[in-house]
Amino acid sequence: MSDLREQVLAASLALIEERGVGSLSLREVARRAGVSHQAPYHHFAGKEAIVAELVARGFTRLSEMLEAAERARGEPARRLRLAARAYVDFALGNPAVFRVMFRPELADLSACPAAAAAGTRAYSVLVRLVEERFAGPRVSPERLGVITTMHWSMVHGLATLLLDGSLGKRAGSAMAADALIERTLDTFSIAAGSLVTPTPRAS
Amino acid sequence: MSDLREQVLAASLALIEERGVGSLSLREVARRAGVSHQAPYHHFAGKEAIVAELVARGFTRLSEMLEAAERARGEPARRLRLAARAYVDFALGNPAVFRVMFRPELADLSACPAAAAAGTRAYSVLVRLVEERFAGPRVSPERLGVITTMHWSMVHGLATLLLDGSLGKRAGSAMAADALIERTLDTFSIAAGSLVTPTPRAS
DNA sequence: CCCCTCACTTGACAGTGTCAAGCCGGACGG
DNA sequence: CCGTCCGGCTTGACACTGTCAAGTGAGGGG
Repeated sequence: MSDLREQVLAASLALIEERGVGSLSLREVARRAGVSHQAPYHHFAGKEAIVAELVARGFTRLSEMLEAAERARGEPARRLRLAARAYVDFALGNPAVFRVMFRPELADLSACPAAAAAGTRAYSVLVRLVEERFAGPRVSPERLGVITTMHWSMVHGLATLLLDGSLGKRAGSAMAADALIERTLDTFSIAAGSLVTPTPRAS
Repeated sequence: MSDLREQVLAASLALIEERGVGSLSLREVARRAGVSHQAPYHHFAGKEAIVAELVARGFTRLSEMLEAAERARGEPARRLRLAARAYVDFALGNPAVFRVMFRPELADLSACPAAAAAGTRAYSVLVRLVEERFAGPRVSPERLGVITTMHWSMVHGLATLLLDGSLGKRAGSAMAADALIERTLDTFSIAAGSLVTPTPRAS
């Protein structure tokens, strides 16, 4: 494949991770790659196409991490718990990419079918994990959807708040980040579990 | 007070709500206000100062909505539930402002003490509501903090995912947005309640 | 040998945020 | 009443951005 194409992607990624998506400059990217300011246009339609590609790769990386959790041994609850942790870890490990992945107004991912497909892939892992954990004769599919939404919201919110430092300035002051993540996910896992099993009373 | 100052704020708000924060243009704002492109600089230090002011006002509006829920009658669980709904409603009602409120890389709110104070005010409402709902002889302050984080994460995540359309494209296809919000918050309320009361087994 | 294609460069245009002056009317001290 | 100051606004300029248009030049097939 083209060498410059990968160089442009790498430079763009580095740039948005260090200065934020808003300050991504195609000309700066070209400068770092040692080419003219128009060279990137022979590999991407424009600025949005570059970040769309980064988003697509981000979603497939996230999917892989979630699928790794899915393949882990143990009970369904444990796998769901592992996936939640993987989600948060991915967000903290790739802050800028994670942010733009869920921000359609910065880069319209609907224009990039690859990105949309990768997003769907990640979501379907969550659906499977929740189903495996919560499905039963007494839970309707609709209820399963609500539980899925609840899980995604909780984990996504935790990742987002940690990323933006909102939690660090408040609850984080009294607890290390890692401990806060673990205890929050544990507590949530127990609480959600009560929806389907009779009372495992938390400590 | 200065007339132009409010005009600039109003025009900026309208602009970011219709085109996104990234496309906020001071010159366009000045154009809409009918003044020269430098006039806003006599009321704000720069672009960031304008959105910082909008963020500060957003946080106080959110605080007021949460405090209204806090003043509602009924049990603590009901008030917490109302506050959660108010949080989501605020996000959906002021999309662009909500986004920038929790995105420090777009506008450094730490430079604006008023915005930080307003944010703390909103957070303290949540702390009080969670404490009122979950405090007891068997729950340590640390655990209370974890439960607070869990609540904030869940509600914030739900609001964020709805705002970005991620949920609409997935779970939302099978359920109206309002019903999804209500059922998700209800389910979460029941699940969290199980952390402190013995088994109210959900339907 | 010619020509064509493809990766890339050069040039230009409109738009941006922001620094540096200039203008101008109204308040204020004498 | 006059001069001076000053705050609100304007005009001008600079460096920077994304993107359209045209040119360049090397490598390969007819």
